[in-house]
Amino acid sequence: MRNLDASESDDSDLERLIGYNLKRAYLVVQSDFRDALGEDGFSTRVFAALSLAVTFPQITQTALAAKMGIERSGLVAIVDELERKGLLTRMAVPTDRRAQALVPTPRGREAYAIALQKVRAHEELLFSTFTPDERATLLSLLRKMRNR
Amino acid sequence: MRNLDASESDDSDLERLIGYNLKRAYLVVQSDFRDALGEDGFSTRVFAALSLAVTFPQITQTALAAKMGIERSGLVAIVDELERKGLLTRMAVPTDRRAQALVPTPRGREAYAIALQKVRAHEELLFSTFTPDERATLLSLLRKMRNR
DNA sequence: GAATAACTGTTTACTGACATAACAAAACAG
DNA sequence: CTGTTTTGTTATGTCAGTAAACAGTTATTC
Repeated sequence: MRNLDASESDDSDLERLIGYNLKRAYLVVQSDFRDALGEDGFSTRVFAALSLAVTFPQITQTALAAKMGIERSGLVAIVDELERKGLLTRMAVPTDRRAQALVPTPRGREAYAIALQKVRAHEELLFSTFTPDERATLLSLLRKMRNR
Repeated sequence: MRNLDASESDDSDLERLIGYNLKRAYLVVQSDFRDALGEDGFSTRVFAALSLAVTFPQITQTALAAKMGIERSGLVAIVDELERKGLLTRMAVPTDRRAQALVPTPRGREAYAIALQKVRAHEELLFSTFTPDERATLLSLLRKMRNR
């Protein structure tokens, strides 16, 4: 999807809504993200899960789901995929036999480092026309939105 | 989904990526949008289609799909829904018998006006902690993202 | 200490929002 | 007229997510 249009920048009701522009902008990055990570790359959600598992090793699945803002049930397939690829392991937690601690494997950490580099390069390209100030502003405004 | 968390505002790799924050922010508005429009309200895409049909009456389906950035095939169900609800009609185009001109009905215009008010109120609430300047900045940065 | 409640990870079934491919009818190009 | 392109449409598939139910485990309450 080439996401042309918008060059017209029509002044319709729709184009004046932040929500609509947010959605369109999101679709742009989503699609670019896939291209950036290549054929066998991670989807955004799998990348996010791996990122958090690396940052918070031994995080529990429930905690990870909460951090990602998704349901526990939805996380299962994501962790399955990462485990199948040998990037993550589900480890028993001694103090609570219900829980699974997620521990990235060395290969997982490595794959994450590479993917992170690609993602950063992708953002660098995507925001090449943005000044550092604009990027920081955008980031902080988006963060502000997330806090309700 | 209560979208809590983020209060922690962890300084992980992920939280520093614009793309990730964009996604999370988008999910917030999407979910709020649904709440704002109520049980039998429009989905975002149906609202967008109706909005553009009202703004550009007699627009063709192909043109509308292009404006929305989706495939023609995907638009069919959206127009079906609007037509079924009596808010829009597919009218024959004299000069091209393949094309369908989309024309909002009076009820469609009315329903749109009401929905637009709700959507604006929803955004007003969602951005109540934002200054007018911040809103304008966010809007223009998002627009800038969409142009490439 | 037994009963009850709550929590963890999981499966299954469902939804919404798209894309792709193929198609008939119509329009257009040479 | 013949071949190509375009329009709307159907059928099919994918991807990201929710909701409900469940077994096993832990916490709470009486």
